[in-house]
Amino acid sequence: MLHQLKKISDYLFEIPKSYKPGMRVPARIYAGEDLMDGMDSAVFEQLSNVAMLPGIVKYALCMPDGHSGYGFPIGGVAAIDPETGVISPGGIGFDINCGVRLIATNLVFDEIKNNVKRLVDTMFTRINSGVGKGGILSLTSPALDDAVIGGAEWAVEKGYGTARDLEYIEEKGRMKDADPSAVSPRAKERGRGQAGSLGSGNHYLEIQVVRKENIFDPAAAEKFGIFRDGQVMIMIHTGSRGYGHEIASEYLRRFVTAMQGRYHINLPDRELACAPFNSKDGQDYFKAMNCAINFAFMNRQLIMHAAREVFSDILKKSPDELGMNLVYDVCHNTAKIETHQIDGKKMKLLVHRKGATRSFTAEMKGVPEAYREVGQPVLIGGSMETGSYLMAAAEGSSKTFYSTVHGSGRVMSRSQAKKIFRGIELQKKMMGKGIYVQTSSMSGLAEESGAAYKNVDRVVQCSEAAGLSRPIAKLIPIGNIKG
DNA sequence: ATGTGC
Repeated sequence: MLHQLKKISDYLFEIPKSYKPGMRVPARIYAGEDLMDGMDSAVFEQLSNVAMLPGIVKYALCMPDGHSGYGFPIGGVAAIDPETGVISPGGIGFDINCGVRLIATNLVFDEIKNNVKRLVDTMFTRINSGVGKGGILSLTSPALDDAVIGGAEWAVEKGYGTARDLEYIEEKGRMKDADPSAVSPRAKERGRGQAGSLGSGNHYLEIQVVRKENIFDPAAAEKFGIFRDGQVMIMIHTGSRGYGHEIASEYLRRFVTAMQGRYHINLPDRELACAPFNSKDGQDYFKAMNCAINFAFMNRQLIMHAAREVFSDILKKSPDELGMNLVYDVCHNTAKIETHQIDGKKMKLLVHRKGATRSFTAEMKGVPEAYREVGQPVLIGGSMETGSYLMAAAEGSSKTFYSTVHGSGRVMSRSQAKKIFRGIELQKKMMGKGIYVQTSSMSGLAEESGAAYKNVDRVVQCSEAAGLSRPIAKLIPIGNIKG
């Protein structure tokens, strides 16, 4: 561990401003000592560089699942004054609005145990996965523009889902500042065939089971729609596909030159490329990024609809019998304008969350009415071997601009994991554990081995101990379509 | 994460 690190409490460490010249604020990492020890030293270097961004307020933050990423750590949170500060694509990530949605069925494990293979195989044929694969819809470029203006709302208007769904999506599935005039023809060309597709890497669609012993707060779980032992859940983890990736790549290139040439911003890492939020560059990226956020909301909505159809076809049950209500849909990679209390004063901030989940507490605007007593659901995608968590926001997140963890966090690079593990063997091993996996890429499967990730239970414990979010239920996989 | 490279 970095020797300049100051231990503030058992679950909070600080890199002082004096660590490097140019830091405007200290950097803070929320984690237990064991997770701190396991963190790549690049996390501390990256986070102290983030602390140099113009306009950054209070602290550059890292969540307990942090690991090094492009410019910013994954698990990084940076709140920036939009009047004086910048927007940085590296603080959002290449997969803009990579996120997770969770669906609660009325079914229990025993009712589907003989059909898991059929359900997975049928969803695997209906929902494309893999690099460069097309989606459920193929849109014309103008139709794509409509889709990214409307987000999940557009999908529901087209018949993919219900008005109820929208109430249970962060921002109701639609960012208002999306403007496709800031999106290049190339990004549109890449995106228009990918509406309703999983993608690759750690993206997946998973069938999960909640066991009674894994429900940690039964009253809160019931509010979220989990009320019986063995209840079957569906989790969807995907983002904005080639559309968001193209937007991120293009603006990163544009910002690298604009940052030095036009804005004279000097930072030690070009991966922190940024532009003033109040500039044409900054505003163009913000408009395009919001289009990508909406693309991902729309994408997850289409995939959920397909999953509902497959369950209905295979199990011969009506939507009412199936339930399949949306618990919630969260973003893991965004920058959003939010109002926060800073030293007793209300302040509008551009909150960058990269591999971090919004964690709005019970009383805050934006939490669905039905969850008013519990707070915002926080969805933690674990590895496909070890399971995932449904959490709820906790009061301590007022210290992190209302942010918390998003997943396990890798401990092993993809290339390293591919060397050590074999996809076909992993598939067999998982079958032995009662998890049926379909994949379009065996080498991709190997990269997602549970051993390549941090212990999700420990990540959840640390975020609870740090007061950021608290566990409601653990979700155990029984079937998985890995992108 | 990604039509898996500048």
